[in-house]
Amino acid sequence: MPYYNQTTRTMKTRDSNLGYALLGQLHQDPSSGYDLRKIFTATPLAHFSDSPGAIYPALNRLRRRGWIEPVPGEAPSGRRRQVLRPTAAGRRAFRNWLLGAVTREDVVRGLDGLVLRLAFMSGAVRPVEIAAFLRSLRDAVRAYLRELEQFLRAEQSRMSLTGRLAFESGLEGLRAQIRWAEHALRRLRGLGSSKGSRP
Amino acid sequence: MPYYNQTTRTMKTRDSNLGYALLGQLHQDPSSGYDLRKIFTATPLAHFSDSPGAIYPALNRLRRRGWIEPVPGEAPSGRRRQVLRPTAAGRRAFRNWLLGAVTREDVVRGLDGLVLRLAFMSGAVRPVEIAAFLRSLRDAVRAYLRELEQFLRAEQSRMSLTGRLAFESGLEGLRAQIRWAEHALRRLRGLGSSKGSRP
DNA sequence: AGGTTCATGTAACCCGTTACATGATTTC
DNA sequence: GAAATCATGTAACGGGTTACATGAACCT
Repeated sequence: MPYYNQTTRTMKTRDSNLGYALLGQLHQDPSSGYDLRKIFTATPLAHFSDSPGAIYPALNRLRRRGWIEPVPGEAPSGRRRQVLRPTAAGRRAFRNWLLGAVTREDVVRGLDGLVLRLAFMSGAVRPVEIAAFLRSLRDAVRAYLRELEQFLRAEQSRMSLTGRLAFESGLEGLRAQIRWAEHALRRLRGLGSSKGSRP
Repeated sequence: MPYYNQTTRTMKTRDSNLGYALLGQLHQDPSSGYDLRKIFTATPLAHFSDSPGAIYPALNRLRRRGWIEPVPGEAPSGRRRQVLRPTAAGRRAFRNWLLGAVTREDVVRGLDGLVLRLAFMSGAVRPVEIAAFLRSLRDAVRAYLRELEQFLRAEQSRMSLTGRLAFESGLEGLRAQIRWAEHALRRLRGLGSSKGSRP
């Protein structure tokens, strides 16, 4: 029975958004776990959890992967705090995460991960790449939206009133994201580029 | 050392949306795990996972809690499939979930759970309760939106361009949900109620 | 000296993911 | 009677939650 329809696939175990959020934050400003926690509780990054039981383990995972390291120098003096910063490998991994293709799955499971990526792009990737990302984000959302609209047309009659309302909530959310992406692209274009096409 | 600071508390471990999605679906139409899986893959319910590794364990948890049971009668005949349906306790638990208060946390962590609740309300709770739910959903979103706008005003200058853009994506999403909730309320009002106030 | 805040963790639990297993029943 | 499909599961893993634990530094 040597027939393998069973895909031999590589346990692709999607890393968590929290991990990348931490890594990105350290990118912008090396700090201790405690500092990060404060930042996460005080900002909308709280969306990705702010409990020590999530943050410290996540930091240790990043360290075990060699993506972050304690900055030496200020080792065991004064308080016990450990300032962390990304390693070269960490910076590479982060960049790869930022530049990865936008998949349908990313959209179906919620745009949070994608928006998080965008948030950290300034300074880490070139404006051209940011624009490309926004365009493919917009296109992926559009494609999914069209899928859903088609589904709605087909099933509408079998759906309850609140079922339809809930569905429309999703549609409106996606439409808002498309408009936002267009707007963001205009803002990007209005910048830096000396290629302005105004007469 | 007989001191129990160890809070004897009820591990409030928020039940998963997937569980309630399954329970709600069984509410509308008793079916087997296999059927549910097909439904979940074929509809936007896929948002809450459609893998057998999630669905079957979730169903077993529901059964262990006594919230669902196999419908007798069609026991071990033909295929091995087991049709499941909610028990009385399951119906009670489901109603409680539908009618629970809308918290800030529900909004911060994403509106999915709330929208899922709405989707299952038709037929299970009275229109008045649906309207009340929509109003408190809208109000909770408004409150959180105001928080975020305030945060933006305070921090804007310290944020990067893409940071700001990402932030605005969130704001626009929330604004869209508020508009949608208003629209949904109007739709509800335009219905059934003999109390129509048209002259 | 005693309480507060700093700072980092851990244990138990629940839940989803990927990948694979296993039989039974149609269908050709 | 072989292949596809039906139908239900399991094992290993990653990772988040709640609730505590612990010790050191600082303040008064």
